Amino acid sequence: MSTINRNTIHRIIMYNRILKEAQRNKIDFITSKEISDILIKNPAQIRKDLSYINIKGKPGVGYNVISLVSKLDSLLGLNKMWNVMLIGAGNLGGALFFYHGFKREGFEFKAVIDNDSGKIGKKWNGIVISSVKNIKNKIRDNKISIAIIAIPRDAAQKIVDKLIDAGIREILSFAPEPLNVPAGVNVRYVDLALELENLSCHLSYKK
Amino acid sequence: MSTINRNTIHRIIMYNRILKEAQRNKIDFITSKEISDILIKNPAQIRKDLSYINIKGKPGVGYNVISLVSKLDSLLGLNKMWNVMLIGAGNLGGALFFYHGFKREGFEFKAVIDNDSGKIGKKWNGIVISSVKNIKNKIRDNKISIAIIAIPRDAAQKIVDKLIDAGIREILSFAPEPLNVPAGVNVRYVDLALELENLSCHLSYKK
DNA sequence: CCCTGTGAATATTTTCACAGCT
DNA sequence: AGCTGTGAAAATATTCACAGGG
Repeated sequence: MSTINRNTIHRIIMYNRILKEAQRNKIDFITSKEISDILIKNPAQIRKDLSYINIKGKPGVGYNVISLVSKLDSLLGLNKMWNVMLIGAGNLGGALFFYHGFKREGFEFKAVIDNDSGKIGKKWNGIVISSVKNIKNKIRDNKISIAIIAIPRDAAQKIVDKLIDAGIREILSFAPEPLNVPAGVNVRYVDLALELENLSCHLSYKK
Repeated sequence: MSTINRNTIHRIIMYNRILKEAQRNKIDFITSKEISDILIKNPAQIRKDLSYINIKGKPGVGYNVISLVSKLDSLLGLNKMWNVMLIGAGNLGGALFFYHGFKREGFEFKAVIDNDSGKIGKKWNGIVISSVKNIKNKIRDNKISIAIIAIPRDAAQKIVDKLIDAGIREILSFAPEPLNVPAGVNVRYVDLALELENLSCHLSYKK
């Protein structure tokens, strides 16, 4: 077992999905080759990734699907529910809030924050949209461990400071600016403009 | 000038944003060190990235901001408008459609497709939501070059086949399954569940 | 003197290839 | 025979370090 690779978690999430599909199809064992064929990867990579996290297969047979799913679920934290706070009840926030996929994976919105007085007090699926000044209470009362920032620009950093002060350590941000956070706080970014710019870059190349 | 790096485009998009900020602040020249301080990167990386695309700075001074922005805009295809088709007029599709940031960067929605008869015929900002069977015509008539797939699961691959048949080569997909596309077609994925799973993985680790 | 441009060195990630278990 | 587990090799990516230009 050597050191864990920066991209390994990303791939393990993909393996986990493939394995759940296999489980639905009542497949007992799966080989690294079968996984790699789906992902168009090198099978040695899959074996190495799994060895990083101390998972053993059966030589000549492959990996036991049920056991592997359960180990990966536990590694990825998918065997419990996580309470999520949404910051920003705009179009994007609404799309995230009402997207059904999250709850199935173990992520449940328990609080919604917005600074628009026209929205504060309204309810989404029974959850009252609250003002920014309630962040700390809401996080405590709802045992929030993940915050999603879906505010377009400007105020992101100020909100993040409040979140961190209230004990949040995991943030998913849709704001394009890099956020300043202390060590131990994990931020992931979804940058929609960046994705489109990647595409237009390709288009420009060709001309 | 050596070969271009897989991550270079991603970084160049970030440089471009920093440079535009500098331009707004009327800064004439910027050094690799100044850029790297903002991104917390190695300055040699910035110089190397820029050299990959044949950009020259002035020794002792840095890079001319205006000239650099213009070169990067042109490389990234941000100096023209691109017509975009949205597939899926649900919550997420709506959030993307009504997000103002895209048009500013040169991406304009010109067609919206959905298969829900309750939505077909309705207008969003003057654009009529059309049935899937109009995809090919809409792409031709509106000179669409980028498609955004915002349908939750299932039908993504079928739609992609139609898009490719109609000449689309650049796709941004919010559907979590890997899409099967021929060489020359560029697909980027935004996988929201994957981002959350990354966060919950961190949370699990610690326990 | 300060910063660029870039070969060379280092670090990281992926792939190969094969011994060993079932 | 077939597939795992893993050192070793190869490929990629990043950083160093310094010659040379303004």
